[in-house]
Amino acid sequence: MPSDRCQCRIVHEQQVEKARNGALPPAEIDKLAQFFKAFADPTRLKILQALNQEEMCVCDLAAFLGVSESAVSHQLRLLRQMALVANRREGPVLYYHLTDAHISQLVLVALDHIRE
Amino acid sequence: MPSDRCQCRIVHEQQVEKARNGALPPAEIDKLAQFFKAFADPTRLKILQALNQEEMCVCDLAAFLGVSESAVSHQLRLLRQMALVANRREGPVLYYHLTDAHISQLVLVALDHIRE
DNA sequence: TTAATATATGAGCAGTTGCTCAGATATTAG
DNA sequence: CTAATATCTGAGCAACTGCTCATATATTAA
Repeated sequence: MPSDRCQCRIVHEQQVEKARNGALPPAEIDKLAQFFKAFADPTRLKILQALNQEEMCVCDLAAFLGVSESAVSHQLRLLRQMALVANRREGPVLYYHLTDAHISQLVLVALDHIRE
Repeated sequence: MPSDRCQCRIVHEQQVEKARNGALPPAEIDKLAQFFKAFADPTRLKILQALNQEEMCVCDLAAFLGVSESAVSHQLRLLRQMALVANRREGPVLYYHLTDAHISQLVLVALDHIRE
């Protein structure tokens, strides 16, 4: 047990207690962090923002982003596993689209923030 | 130049063009990704959520989170550099608080999402 | 001043991430 | 069937991240 966690250094027990009571369950915290991670990379963010306008295939996204199709495909797999995007097959082409309106909402709130 | 970016594979030029027109400036994309990164780690997320309820000192946060004060201090430095938190000194104790209402708003939207 | 408390900071390290490259799979055309 | 197109996938690697540990700084009390 680390010495810097001994009880004598808990200065405000009431505040710690209040934080504990208001805390989200660990499982939800982890899900939230995972969710935010999807938006925490420029490439994924551009993908999500592009798909927010209209569906696109891997090829289009690669051209738009200026990265390899393999890189796009890897990121799309992540986003698929998080159920943030889904695809629709038309012959050999897979068209990707967003699955949830919260996605654009989240970007809008964040934009409000960074624009002050 | 990678072979998988040759022009012949841009299937839908109109869609790529539309994505380009609707795209956010690169600087804004990077800022957004950086902003979301703050929320993309369970420890930081717990800190932000705790501070959303009331101000707390490093010591309290360490006790609440069950991690070392050093770890908390490092994360608080990041959040300070991003201007998401600020502190108020009272003697030797630094009380940290959130600087922006967008923070709790963002968490609420994300919660809506993960709870379906 | 010295000692104690509260926090900050730099170095270092294990784990994670985002890419590239090579190859696999899926669909369609011939 | 084979060839071509579109996408997926695993391995591997450099860069980044979040922690620990030791040490430094800041404030207060004696």
